[in-house]
Amino acid sequence: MTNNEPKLTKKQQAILEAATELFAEKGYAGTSTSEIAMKAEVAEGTIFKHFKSKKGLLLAIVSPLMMRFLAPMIKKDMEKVLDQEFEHFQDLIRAMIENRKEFIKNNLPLLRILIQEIPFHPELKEQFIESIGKDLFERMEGIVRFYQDKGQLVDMNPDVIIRTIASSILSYVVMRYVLLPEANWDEEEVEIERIIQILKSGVMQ
Amino acid sequence: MTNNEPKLTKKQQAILEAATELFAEKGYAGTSTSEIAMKAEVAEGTIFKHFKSKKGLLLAIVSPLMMRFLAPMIKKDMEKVLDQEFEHFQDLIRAMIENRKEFIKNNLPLLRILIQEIPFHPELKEQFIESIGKDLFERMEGIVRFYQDKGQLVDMNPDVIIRTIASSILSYVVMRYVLLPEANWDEEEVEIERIIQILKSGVMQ
Amino acid sequence: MTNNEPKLTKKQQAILEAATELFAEKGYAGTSTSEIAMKAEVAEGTIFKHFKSKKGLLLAIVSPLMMRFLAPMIKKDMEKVLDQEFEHFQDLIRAMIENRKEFIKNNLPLLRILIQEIPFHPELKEQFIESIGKDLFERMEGIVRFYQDKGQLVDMNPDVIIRTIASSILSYVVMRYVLLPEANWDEEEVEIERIIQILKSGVMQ
Amino acid sequence: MTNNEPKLTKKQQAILEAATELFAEKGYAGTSTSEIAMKAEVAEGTIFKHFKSKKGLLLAIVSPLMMRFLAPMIKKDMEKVLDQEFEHFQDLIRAMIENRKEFIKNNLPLLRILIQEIPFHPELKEQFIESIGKDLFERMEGIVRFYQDKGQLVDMNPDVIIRTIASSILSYVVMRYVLLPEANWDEEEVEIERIIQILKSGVMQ
DNA sequence: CATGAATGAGCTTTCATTCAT
DNA sequence: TATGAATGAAAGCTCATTCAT
Repeated sequence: MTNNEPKLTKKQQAILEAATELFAEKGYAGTSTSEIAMKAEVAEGTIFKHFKSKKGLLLAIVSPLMMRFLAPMIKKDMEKVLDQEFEHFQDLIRAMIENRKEFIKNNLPLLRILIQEIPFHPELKEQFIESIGKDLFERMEGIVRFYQDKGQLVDMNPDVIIRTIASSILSYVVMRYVLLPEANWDEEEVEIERIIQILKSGVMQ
Repeated sequence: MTNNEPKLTKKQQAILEAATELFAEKGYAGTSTSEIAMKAEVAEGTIFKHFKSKKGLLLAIVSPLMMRFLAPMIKKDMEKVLDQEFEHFQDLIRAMIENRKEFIKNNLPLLRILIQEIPFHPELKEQFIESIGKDLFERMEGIVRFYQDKGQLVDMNPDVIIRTIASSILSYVVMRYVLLPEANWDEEEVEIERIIQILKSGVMQ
Repeated sequence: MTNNEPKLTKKQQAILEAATELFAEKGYAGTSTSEIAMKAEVAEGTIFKHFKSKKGLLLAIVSPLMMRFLAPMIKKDMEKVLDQEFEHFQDLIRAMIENRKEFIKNNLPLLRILIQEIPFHPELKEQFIESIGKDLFERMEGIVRFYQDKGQLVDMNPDVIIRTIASSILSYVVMRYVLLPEANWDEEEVEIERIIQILKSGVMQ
Repeated sequence: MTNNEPKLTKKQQAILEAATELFAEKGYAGTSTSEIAMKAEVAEGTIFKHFKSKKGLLLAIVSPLMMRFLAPMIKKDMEKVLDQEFEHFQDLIRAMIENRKEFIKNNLPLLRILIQEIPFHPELKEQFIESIGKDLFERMEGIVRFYQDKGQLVDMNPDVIIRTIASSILSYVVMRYVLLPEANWDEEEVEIERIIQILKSGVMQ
């Protein structure tokens, strides 16, 4: 939302869009730069002028995602928590999901790439842990403790609670959008409530 | 368990093992046949003599997994259910996980390949749905209804309940073994109990 | 004659020339793309950048031959016939051979390729029939009837007459240039006159 | 006809037949030994046990053709000439064609191979010239001179006359059976008479 | 005699990348 | 900035041939 990426020429934009779509569909290693060039209607050389290498292009796609999606998730939402202090933890979860839902839906290919490629690119994993693990995990820990003190979360290792929540959400996203996108799913809202309901009795009191 | 794959020469075995390891580690598209040949200490031509093509090799790795892992999961475990009639649904889940745990641990690379490559190979997805969707889903539905009648499962669409259970288990497997294998995890038993606990309050009554 | 092939880079030209020579000498299947690349002093990749595949290269060599040699043979020479109305049919034949002689001698490797490869490539045969059968055959039929009416050609099915003439000329070309190029042959003019003499008493009156 | 090939096992026979068919259809270089093995329902090794190499197989196919078809053409037919002394040269031609017609029709694939592969295999060409050029040419020369003396053949260099006759017949065979086998041709007898008619006025008096 | 697993050289083709224009 | 011809390394794959059984 904040215009933190400076000037992207039309060609650059086209390359990023084409690459995002193709990486999501066929995987990083399964996509060739010439395919990307064709889809972006750009000369193959142009890709390398702007992104140095194929891997550079991957990082150019994935890094902003981490910066724009995950960092805000911390900063924006966390501030909200401290500002708002939801009465129930589940409302916090709902607010977080609600808040990011739009972004997730608009950037699904990006998320697919992130999830699919993390196992193969140590840089990605490091970058991911750097921007998530370090910051978000610590802040989340604080929040979890906060709601544990309020007696709304079970008295477990916060790590575990966070992992439980994260994998509940992630597993839904992966199943719905990566593994089985064509199965017939319920309305989004219904599914979200289901996740919350599951978590409620799983980790909340 | 039944020895339904007839004669595999030593070289063929070596190729399958090498390929499994490499596909799991670097992905299908990221692994070259020459790498596989080197690791298996075999001439590259030998791979193609036996498996026709690189994709043929992938299928030769993954297909038996589906047939040997997923089919038994239906036949063996389901029979157990009908024979044993666990008092509580959660005991069934525990028994299922327990029963397959060994297999999962012994065939982790295979599972990684399956999970990582399904999005890119329609054949795999179809084969997967064929051996899962058709059989297991239907049988599971019956079981779910059985425990719903006993009042142990909430009165929801069985589809949703199955998906919830599956994604709970899968998300644990994916997170622990595919995405973040080096994070520090609890003992397996503890994690299993956690999954069951989550499911208990999520879908059980 | 009209410059209907636009820009061919020097390398592309070199590839076509090298391939033509090698295909003529060793046959299509007996020539490797790496040989062609070496002879053309070009990277092997360059061949595929421009001609897509080895077969694409063959067609790029042979198609223009059909378009530039066989099509004109119809248009140019046929017009001449209608303009000039040779007194004797044999003068028409002589003019046709004379007219194409230069081209044949300059493009012998190409003709060798065409003759040698037609039996193995259905595409070639179709393309050949398309550019010959359709047009030339029909026009030739008209001309044959014209000279039949003039009483200079025997009263046979024009098909047969055309085939007789064509195979007389072709058999000379094949024998002299494809099958037995090193036997000691007479001067070209003498051979041409011999063909005409044979035809004269065979189909002319 | 004379049993000059000793014992051929069934497998050897099968290999020769399969190879003949495939070489004729796809050319020597375009056919793989594994294809031949499959078609002959024989292990690939068996081919090499019997024929040493792929080229050995080609020669095993083509050499007997030369020995059985071309040598008899000299010995048998020539004797007939000396025995019979046809009144007209054209009767000799007719007898020769008639005599070999059956053989040609039964061994078309073999002839296709011979014609198609001669340009690419010096051994073949040498062998061909050895069994034709040396013997047949000389004998034919005698015969031609005989009929020239009788005043039935024009007073030309016998070489030329022989070449004319040979290429007339060959061009018919090539056109009818190699290049355009699916065009609609007249009855064989009619075509033979046409060839003779053409030759009659071309080289006969 | 016959097999077919195994080979390694070489084949056609693809690919990320460079560079003169 | 943008192009696209050109590259060469390496990819997937085929092939004639060998050899233990």
